[in-house]
Amino acid sequence: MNDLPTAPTSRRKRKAEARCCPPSEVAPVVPRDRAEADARLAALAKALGHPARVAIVRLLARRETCVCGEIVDELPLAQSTVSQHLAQLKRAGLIRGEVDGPRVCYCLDEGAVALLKALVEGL
Amino acid sequence: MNDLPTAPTSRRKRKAEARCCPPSEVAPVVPRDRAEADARLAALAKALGHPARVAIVRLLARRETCVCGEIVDELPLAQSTVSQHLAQLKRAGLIRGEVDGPRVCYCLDEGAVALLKALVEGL
DNA sequence: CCGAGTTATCGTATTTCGCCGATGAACGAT
DNA sequence: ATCGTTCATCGGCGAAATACGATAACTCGG
Repeated sequence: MNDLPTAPTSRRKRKAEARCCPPSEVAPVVPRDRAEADARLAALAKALGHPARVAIVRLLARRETCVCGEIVDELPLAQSTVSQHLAQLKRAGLIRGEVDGPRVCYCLDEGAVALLKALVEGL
Repeated sequence: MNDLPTAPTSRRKRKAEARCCPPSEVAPVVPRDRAEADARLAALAKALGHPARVAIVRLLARRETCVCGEIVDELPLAQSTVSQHLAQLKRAGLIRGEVDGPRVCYCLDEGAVALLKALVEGL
């Protein structure tokens, strides 16, 4: 039971603080087609249509560095639930995930966020 | 089959073009509380999370004012379905409806739209 | 008052969402 | 090779969303 042999404190250290997702500075390509623009905005809005997902996006936006599954620690939800929220955000293109060893590093897709802002602004 | 020799175009002769909704210039009060802001943005985004509702909002933004019947004509959906989408938008505060005789005049709530834009911009 | 026209609501079927615990897959370290 | 950590996926459940037709409610003109 109590075996912990002087656990090295560097256990929790991760060096992936540097970067996970390249800039990806893509211009917000607003679709010309009306119906397509509606569908795009609807998909992005739907992805944000849950407080937990808004919180995730805010969390990723606040930290410069992309956090991994520490998101689970910040939300009062089970790990599997958070994972599904992340999958939904990823499906909508709002975030991207990069495998970094055993973890996955998530970060905002700035292009998608810019597109969302442009579409909302154009209402 | 072909029928209706008389013009089917004379079915609409409204004159309630005036306007229905007063300005409603409300400042976009962004909630200070983090969780509340998340919930507010999520609710607004959820209301926009369907192409038909985006189309409705765009339609109302383009025209000064609209009536439910015209919206039904623009969308490939049944009247009851459109009415439910309108109810959802109204519940989220994005639009307002004012009874004008036998019809209902819907219009955007500029305050809510401004709040949405502010919340999205603040991502 | 009674039709005609317009919108809201009801009832219902199908699909999707949101949540969880449990299990599986991938990786680093031992 | 095995273990521990991390994350995704599966199965299941209840709730909500989406769609439609049918029907009620409401207002105006005759």
